[in-house]
Amino acid sequence: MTLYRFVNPDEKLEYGEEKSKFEGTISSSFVYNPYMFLDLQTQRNKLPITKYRNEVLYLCEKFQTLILVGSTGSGKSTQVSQMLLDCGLCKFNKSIVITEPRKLSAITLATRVAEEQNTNVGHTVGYSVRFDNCCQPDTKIKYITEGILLNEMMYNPLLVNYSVIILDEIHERSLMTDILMGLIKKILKKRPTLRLIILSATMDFTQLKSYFNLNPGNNPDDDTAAVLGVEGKCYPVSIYYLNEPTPNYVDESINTVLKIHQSRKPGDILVFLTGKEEIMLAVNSIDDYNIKHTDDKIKLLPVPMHGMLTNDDQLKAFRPTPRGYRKVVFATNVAETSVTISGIVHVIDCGFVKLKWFNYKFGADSLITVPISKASAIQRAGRAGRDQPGKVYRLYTEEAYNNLTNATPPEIMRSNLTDVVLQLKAIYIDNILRFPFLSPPPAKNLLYAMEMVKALDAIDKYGNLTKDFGTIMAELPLPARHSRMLIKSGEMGCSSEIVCVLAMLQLQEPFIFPKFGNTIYKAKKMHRNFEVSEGDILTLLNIFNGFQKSHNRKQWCNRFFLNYNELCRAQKIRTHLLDLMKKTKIEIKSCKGDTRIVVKCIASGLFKNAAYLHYTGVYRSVGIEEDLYFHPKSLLHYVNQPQWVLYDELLETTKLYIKNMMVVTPSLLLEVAPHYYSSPTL
DNA sequence: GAGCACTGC
Repeated sequence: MTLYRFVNPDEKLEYGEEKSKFEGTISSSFVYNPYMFLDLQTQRNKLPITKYRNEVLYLCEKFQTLILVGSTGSGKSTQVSQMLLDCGLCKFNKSIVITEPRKLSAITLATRVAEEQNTNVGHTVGYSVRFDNCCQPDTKIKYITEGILLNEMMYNPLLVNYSVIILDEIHERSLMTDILMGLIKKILKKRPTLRLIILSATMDFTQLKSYFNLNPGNNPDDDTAAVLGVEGKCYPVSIYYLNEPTPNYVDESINTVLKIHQSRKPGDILVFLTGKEEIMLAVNSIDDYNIKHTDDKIKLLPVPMHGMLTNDDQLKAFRPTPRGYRKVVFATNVAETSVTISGIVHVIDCGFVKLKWFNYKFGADSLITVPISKASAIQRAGRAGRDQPGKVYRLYTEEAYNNLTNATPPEIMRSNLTDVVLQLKAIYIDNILRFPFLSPPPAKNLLYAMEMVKALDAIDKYGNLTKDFGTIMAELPLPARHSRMLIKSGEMGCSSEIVCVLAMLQLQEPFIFPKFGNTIYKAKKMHRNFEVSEGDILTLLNIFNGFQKSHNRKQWCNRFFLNYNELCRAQKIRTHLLDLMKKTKIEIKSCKGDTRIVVKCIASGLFKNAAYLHYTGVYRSVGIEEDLYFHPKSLLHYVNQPQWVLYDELLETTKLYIKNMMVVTPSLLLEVAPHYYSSPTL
């Protein structure tokens, strides 16, 4: 927040450099702060939460769990921890921990709170996220990501070093939050002195209260949970609906942008669409409009905003709108939770969102476009009222709004739970079907996960974590099939290679695919330099090795149309994994170019994901009566189709797509997974 | 022929 306070407007800013330390994740340190120019104490006094100091402290004293409901801008994430610290709740060498769903929130909040406490971050106030631990043994307030707390529980199941746990952004209902809530509920029963504070924007708090209320009887005096509402800082937002439903929300959103523009109402516009494709379409339409309307006094400045943009491109949406322009940001759901763009007066909401939904039948994630929930619609509308009264144009009818569900189903209900089961087992949760989930996931998803964990040898036939093997699998920050691969690679003597493969498989998109002109073909040609007959996964290894050997890595990436930021991330992940391998005693050894060993090792992790070429010309998975296709981004798309492949992932969009595959033979499958395959099935 | 958003000592 403080980064750009004293920058001269004429200075050319190197946005890209400044952000690179946050490793390419989407990031906004531009959280809106209307009191930026006042001194810190005055700023703090103006926050709505400050008025509730006595209530917060009283309720914390009296109740074990406090649910604090308040919309954005109330100051709860920064102030509550400090109130508790100031009144001495950190006695006996215990500290306060606050979990955040995103790394950047943890870092910026800790930096801010340290500033308010008049210290540097890393002393009294610190943060801890993957790759970046900025805490000391005497740190009293720790802002950490949710995964870190879960990890701490594996070594310290009762979290005895904390006197207060604060869970932030509970309304987002991330997979991790839901697991943490279940685990902390168990801890609360065993540690009556522990305090839990739940911070949430709009959400059904009666459900939360009864979930955390450990009162065994009916007497309200014995309640252990309380709710406190705090108002936020938000300007009124007028809502407009369509009279008739629209057949095409992308076109409708562009029409609405132009209507706002032609009516000459001032203010920037934020448009919510569902994906990259739609966003590019919309940006192009506005560009076309600009070409035809060069005489407009104020010009439209279309800006895309989605997760696949490079750092520099992401930051364009945050730059102040130049004089003579009206900024129109076309965004996915990133703009609903992860980033805040100031200066937005008009919000256009298409009413849909793309969600990942786990399908236990195929063991695949499906990406589906569904209507948003009322909570999302309200959240999106709120983006218009951050610094002045705003307007939201909903591209659906009022009746359609009334028919929306109250909230999006929490992530835990629609996720592959394999890793969750593994982690819960590692925290000594024996009966996972009886775990106190706030929203219990479908039983079939849980059974799928348990079957998977069993097939990977992480649990024995009694459902206990296998000694060493399963325990190490749970400790590694990788999907279970990848953890298995890494452990096996130690035994097979190819871990130096596998650790690179795994680092690459964690990336979202190592390739750059240009959209226009002859660069499309040039990129394809350059990518084919890395192609090998064994398939995508070894191609990734080739790329990683090339990247490491290259002298000027950035230049090298540009030449081969590869994503520099992503490859740097792969390198960080590799270093991190090598560290963990030393700790967990996985031998680090190279097979010195013997591809057969690498292939065999990969197969020992992915054996469950086998597909064969059906006589119809498409692929069929063993056990799934469904056509599978190579993902269009697969480099082996145009060469001869192999008879048998293993794949890392299955993704359902318009079809069931195989992502990252490797050519295998049935005999190899029998060799690496005799417990899973028998010759007749192959 | 095409992928929402995050995260892991």
